[in-house]
Amino acid sequence: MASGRSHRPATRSRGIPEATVARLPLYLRALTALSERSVPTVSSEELAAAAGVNSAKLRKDFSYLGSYGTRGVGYDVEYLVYQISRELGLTQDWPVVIVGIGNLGAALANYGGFASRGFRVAALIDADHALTGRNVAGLPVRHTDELEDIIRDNQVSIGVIATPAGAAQEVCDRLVAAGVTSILNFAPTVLSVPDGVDVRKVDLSIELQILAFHEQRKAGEDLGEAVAAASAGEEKGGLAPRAKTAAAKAAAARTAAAKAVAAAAGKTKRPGPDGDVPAVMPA
Amino acid sequence: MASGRSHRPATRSRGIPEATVARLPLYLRALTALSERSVPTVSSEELAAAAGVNSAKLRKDFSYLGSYGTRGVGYDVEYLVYQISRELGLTQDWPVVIVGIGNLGAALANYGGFASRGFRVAALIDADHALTGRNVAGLPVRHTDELEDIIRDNQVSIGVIATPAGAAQEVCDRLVAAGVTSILNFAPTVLSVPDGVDVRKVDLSIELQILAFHEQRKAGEDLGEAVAAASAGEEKGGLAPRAKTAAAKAAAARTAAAKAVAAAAGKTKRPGPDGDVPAVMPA
DNA sequence: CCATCTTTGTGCACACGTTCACAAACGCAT
DNA sequence: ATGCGTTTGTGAACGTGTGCACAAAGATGG
Repeated sequence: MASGRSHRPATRSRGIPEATVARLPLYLRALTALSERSVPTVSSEELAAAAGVNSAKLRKDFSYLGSYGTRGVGYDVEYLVYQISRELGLTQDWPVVIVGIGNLGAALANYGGFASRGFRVAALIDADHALTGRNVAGLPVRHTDELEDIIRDNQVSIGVIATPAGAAQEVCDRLVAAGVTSILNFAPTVLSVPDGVDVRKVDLSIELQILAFHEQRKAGEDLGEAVAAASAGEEKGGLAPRAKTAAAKAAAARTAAAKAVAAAAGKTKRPGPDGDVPAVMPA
Repeated sequence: MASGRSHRPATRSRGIPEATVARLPLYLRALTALSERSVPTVSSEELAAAAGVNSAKLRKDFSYLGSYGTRGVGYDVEYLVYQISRELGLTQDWPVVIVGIGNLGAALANYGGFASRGFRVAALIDADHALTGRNVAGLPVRHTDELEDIIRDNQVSIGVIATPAGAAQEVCDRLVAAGVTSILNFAPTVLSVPDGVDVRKVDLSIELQILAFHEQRKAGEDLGEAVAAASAGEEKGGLAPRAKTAAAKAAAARTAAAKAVAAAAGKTKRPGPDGDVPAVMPA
């Protein structure tokens, strides 16, 4: 999940809940599809089904925008498309820059969904001189040296970071210094930004790990609680033997256990005895 | 943001809160970095800073896993890495398939973060015969016809969908039918799946739209509330004139207004006098 | 104009998530 | 041993999000 850091602690006066904002694009997509089929009106039930949410939730969401429905009939599709677009700020053009034109950056540049809703790729930027000038998705890749000029000339306020993790913070700092106030970060790093700058993160690895967690849980259920019970001894091992004796020993034991486990599981690649590296990271 | 649909309404008995699960990968990454620098222990304050979260939140998160810290000292890095890895199910290998080897699919296949933590790309699948057999990221692309066989032979339980929106649901159905129970969906569609199957969605367009919302809000604040007030007349226009008269007229008027605006704004470049669009951003 | 049917908008209760604040637990020095 | 400084683990208060259930508002037909 990409977690947005809301730059303002409390919700604003006429503020729309963050959860609602996150769903508006979903509604908008469903409504656009209806609009293309020339469907004039839609009920909350139908639209909710199309967007994959609860109908009550949808109605409450819309109630934050105003009373845009007609009881007994539903919502006017065209009007709602306009209202949501306006609320999301999509009635204007947002120039964005993509920094880091590797595999992912190129994919993003080619992604049609970008251009489709008020977002215009103003420039592609990369630090590799070998890439400079090459065409990607119809745009020439420009060098990082030009970053500040590009931001200012195009009045870019949204930046997409698709660089390796190591370069992300520096790129971020430069973007912010040049005037960017919203960042979509694909690099697996926590970016630190000044107040007033929004960062949203998209992390493929994290999404997979969350899926793995649920997957494991499902597998555990299928096998019954036996598995969990079997590993419980080791699992909570540090807990039971701690009664009055030195907890330091327990802690030491835990560390030793971890080392042992790591070493045992560490043979994915690793030839040497580097038991310190957790077994989960082969590369 | 990728929103996970929890396949179970209530949290399980010893269930770990979903919000906590979503943060565990974050902690794990920070801990791994510390581990590589051979840092033996870390305090909740330090680790929280590295992960970009509140220290109290971090401690509460860890408390769901058990009492793994030592008061007055902090957490043993190695042990914590192991515990979180185990909790997330990363101590085992998860074979995944990527379906749809376009720009994005290829980027995902090449993405190092995939392979790095217990996830192994078992196969790349695409419906285009022209791609079949070609090497991407060291793996041969295989045809969709083989999908079911691949899933069964490799015991794949996690699938990544990077196809165009139109093909996503069909691919999803086939994956699920073949035994996949967790899906990471990059296609801009709402997937419907049977109970017991987890879907997480990553939608670049939605992330941008959320950023645009906040960006617009920031711009509006800078210009003062004058802009909001100016457009308020039209904004809530359907509300004020409605007193006792037919609301149908108001609805009709709204529709007409929307149509007019849509028509005026329909040309994406909009040279004319578009006074309807809130002027919160000087483009 | 009235009755009936449909659908919105929302008050309310509950679940979930976050943050504060502090006692208990630990290492360490004396 | 004892006391002191540090850090965890968690109870409790608070804020946010969700879903039910229903009254109000409109459409429709007679």
